[in-house]
Amino acid sequence: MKLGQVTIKDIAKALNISSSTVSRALKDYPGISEETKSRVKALAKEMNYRPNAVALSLRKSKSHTIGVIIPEVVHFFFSTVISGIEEVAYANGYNVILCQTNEKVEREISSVDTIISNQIDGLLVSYSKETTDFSHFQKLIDYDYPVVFFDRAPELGDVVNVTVNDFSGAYQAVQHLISQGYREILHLAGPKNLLISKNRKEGYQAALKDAGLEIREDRIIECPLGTPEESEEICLKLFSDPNERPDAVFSSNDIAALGALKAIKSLGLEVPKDVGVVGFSNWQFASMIDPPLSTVSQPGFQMGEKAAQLLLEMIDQKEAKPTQGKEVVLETELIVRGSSQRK
Amino acid sequence: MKLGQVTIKDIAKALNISSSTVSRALKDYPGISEETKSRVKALAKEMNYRPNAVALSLRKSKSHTIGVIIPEVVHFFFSTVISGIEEVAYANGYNVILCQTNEKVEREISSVDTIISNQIDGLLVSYSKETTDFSHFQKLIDYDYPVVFFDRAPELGDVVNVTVNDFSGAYQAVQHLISQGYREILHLAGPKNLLISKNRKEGYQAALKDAGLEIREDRIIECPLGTPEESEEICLKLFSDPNERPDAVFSSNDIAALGALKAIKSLGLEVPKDVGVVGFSNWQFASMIDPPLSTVSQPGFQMGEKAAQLLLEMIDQKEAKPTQGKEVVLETELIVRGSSQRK
DNA sequence: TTGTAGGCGTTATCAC
DNA sequence: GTGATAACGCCTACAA
Repeated sequence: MKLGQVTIKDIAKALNISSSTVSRALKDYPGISEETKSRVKALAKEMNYRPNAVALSLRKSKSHTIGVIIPEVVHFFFSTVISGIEEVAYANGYNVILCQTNEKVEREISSVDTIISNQIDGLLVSYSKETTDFSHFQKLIDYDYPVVFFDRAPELGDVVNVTVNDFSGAYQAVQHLISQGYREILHLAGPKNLLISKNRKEGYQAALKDAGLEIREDRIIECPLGTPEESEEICLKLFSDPNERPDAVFSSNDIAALGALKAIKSLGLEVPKDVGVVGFSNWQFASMIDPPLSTVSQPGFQMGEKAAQLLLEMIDQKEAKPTQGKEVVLETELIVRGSSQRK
Repeated sequence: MKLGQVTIKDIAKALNISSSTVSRALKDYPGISEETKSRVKALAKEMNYRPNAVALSLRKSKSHTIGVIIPEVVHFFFSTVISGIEEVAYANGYNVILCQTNEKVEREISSVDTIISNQIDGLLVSYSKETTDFSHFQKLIDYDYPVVFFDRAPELGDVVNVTVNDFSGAYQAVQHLISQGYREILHLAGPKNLLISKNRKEGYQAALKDAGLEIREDRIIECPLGTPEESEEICLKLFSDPNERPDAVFSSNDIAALGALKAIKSLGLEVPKDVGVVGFSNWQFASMIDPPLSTVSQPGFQMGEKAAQLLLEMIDQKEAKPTQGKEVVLETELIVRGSSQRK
């Protein structure tokens, strides 16, 4: 005997009734005598009956499964998002099928094929860095197939997406530094070609401007690599001249902030007394280093939850009125820790 | 018109032939004229035909999908494993369905149900901390359903599993501490019901024994939670008495090691001068804290790959001779950093 | 070389 | 109240 092989037919045969009666009894359909109902249910339980989800999918063209296309699982932020997706899916009786693209368009395209073939009910996407042509997604959207983009949102019309407010996250971080009395704030910026870098830089500039502080171009340094070594080197130079020294660092990511912290400490400066530091992303290590790093937390879990919720809504409403062109922007949270708390 | 709705029937109708002919033509079955074959293929391409994987699953009772049951996605090690699994699955045309248990048995059990209902071809499992009763897995194994355990392997007979050599990893770590001159080595152990905890503890004990050092039961403290706070508190107590103080810590995981580090530093002791610390897992933060944490690195990606390969083999051989009782043990790598390098 | 007729497990529709 | 039948999309004996 094999696993999960008990079917409605088996129950029907054993009870000498038709399979339709069994089906109805199990589903509490009206018009079935209480007696039959309870006999069927009892036997089903005894035989350890499990409905065959595949047959159901075929019958109803609905698989109760959602797909997730993601660049890399091994990425703290993304795995947090997956976790949020998983929670919502589980709570609603949906399964999650995972497709990792490793930042390759080619795999993205083949994943979309898989999604279609398997009658997956909807799709959550964070597209790859390589992706510039979105036709494989556009095709889905054109057919009103439920798709929600998260984190990386394409510039397509009528697309549902969930992103983070990088501008305001940066703004708050810098505002906080100013409130702590820091005035000469250095910005370690991310790669120029990423939209998030641009938004964070603009948030930084806006906060300075609104506080009536000068915006100096030589206080914005790009860190293309984002390694601690890179920013450590940069900061060693910048902080060694006592006259022209910044008194704070706002970094576009925690890793670069870490390098800055090292450099500052090695120059004999105290954090947060002499120099304040704030990072971005709230990596796990942020709370663990000395001093604990203040940072802007991106709500990855929440992003996953929200994206999944939206998707499930779209799936439910599919026939009715498709949710379209909806953009959800999640707010970041400034987490103040020892590296910037002066008072 | 809806998505992926083109079926074999549609093609058959358009070409005025029977659907079985279409089916055979698409699969290059013998006994189909070249002409029909090419006409069918051309139209299939033009109509963007995609075989319905659900119908195939039902027909063949094979879904080309494997399930992964994992405690937490947001865990550097586990996400690395998933990544390895994904790679192998993708390379072999399999999909991956993900079930996160959040360390709850209850969710584990319901995940197994999902797996069965959905005709998933095989299962990769790392069970939850709560799991002490394995009957939900045993049931599967009894029916020759392909299951491979990874990282956390149950003590059941005839089970296929892929683990890390926790014993030797721990042994090497402690041996290293001893070689650095540490003598009074504290062990922060993991949850008792996990085999990995047991093996690491035994590795610790063996290393002490082989070096002719005393094994003291009061130098082995269980940290069931594994949070930094928990181990910090424990270490604050243990290291405050100068006479009875350990001079090193071997922790069953990096997080607990971190708490130990905090406690030690806050007591004014220097690492690695006064106290040496070695963790386990090589979390990302390990290299970033001060001092950088020595640790035992686990080959997560490789573990995922190996586990997936074994599972696919079992699926293929299912009818023939089931792979059974196979144990693959991967070696760890000791990474020596500042927290234990005294010389 | 092609068509016909089941059947995978389930449920909706009709009939009795 | 219950049963027979068809259908979801595909494959595969068996017929022709």
